[in-house]
Amino acid sequence: MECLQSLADLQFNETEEKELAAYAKAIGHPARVRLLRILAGRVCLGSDLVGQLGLAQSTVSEHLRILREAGLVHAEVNHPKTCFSLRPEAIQRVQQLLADIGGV
Amino acid sequence: MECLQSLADLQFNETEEKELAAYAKAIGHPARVRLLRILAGRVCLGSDLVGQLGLAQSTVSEHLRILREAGLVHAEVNHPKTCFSLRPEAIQRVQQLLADIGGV
DNA sequence: ATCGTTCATCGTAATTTAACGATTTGCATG
DNA sequence: CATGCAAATCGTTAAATTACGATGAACGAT
Repeated sequence: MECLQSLADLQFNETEEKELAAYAKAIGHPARVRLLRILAGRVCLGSDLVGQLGLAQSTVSEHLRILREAGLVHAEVNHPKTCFSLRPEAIQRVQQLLADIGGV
Repeated sequence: MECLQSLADLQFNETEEKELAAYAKAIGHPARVRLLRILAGRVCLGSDLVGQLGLAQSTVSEHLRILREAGLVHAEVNHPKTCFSLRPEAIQRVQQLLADIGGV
């Protein structure tokens, strides 16, 4: 039974591979998915987010940091509050990278 | 400055949150993204995949296990070889879950 | 100048992940 | 029945992740 096609034409885009992996890694935790979903509807929440997650403030802050560093979320400081918002372009970029694999 | 919208109407779908998180976690490693991209074009490779990744056979096997358990990849055993293939439905499912957040 | 609020950071412990070499499994064939 | 091959599993180590409480920093208001 023949399984293999030629691998000769294979070429990698390591940058994009890392890009998608980094996005996916950031999304890959239920608490962070919930944060993204909350921020999907309403722009700019303070840390009422803490209340919504049932996790310690420091833990939520850490999750938000990860999302921010991945570029999925934007933070705008208005002391002493900070408004977080989704960056839909980032989500769309992930979708595009997925489309290159096998999506629609 | 007003930042907060009402959180009253917020309701979570924990199942979907975990589902997306699990998919994303599986995708969230450069080696696994590369595996998915290889399998995107050509169906059913043995572990020539090992050669393409520059990682030990056991390591690649582990990455493939993670992708399989996440439902992103299908494995068909033909002793002593195993043919791996992408499950595009899974990728599309991820895209759909992302669309619910902020994608297109 | 102090206080209070909000968020970030630190220090730490427990768990998980990643990677490897070595070993095992399962079948097909000599 | 013994060999061989591809893939999975095992055992281990190092590193990263998650979570928490405690502490720190920044600024507005009292």
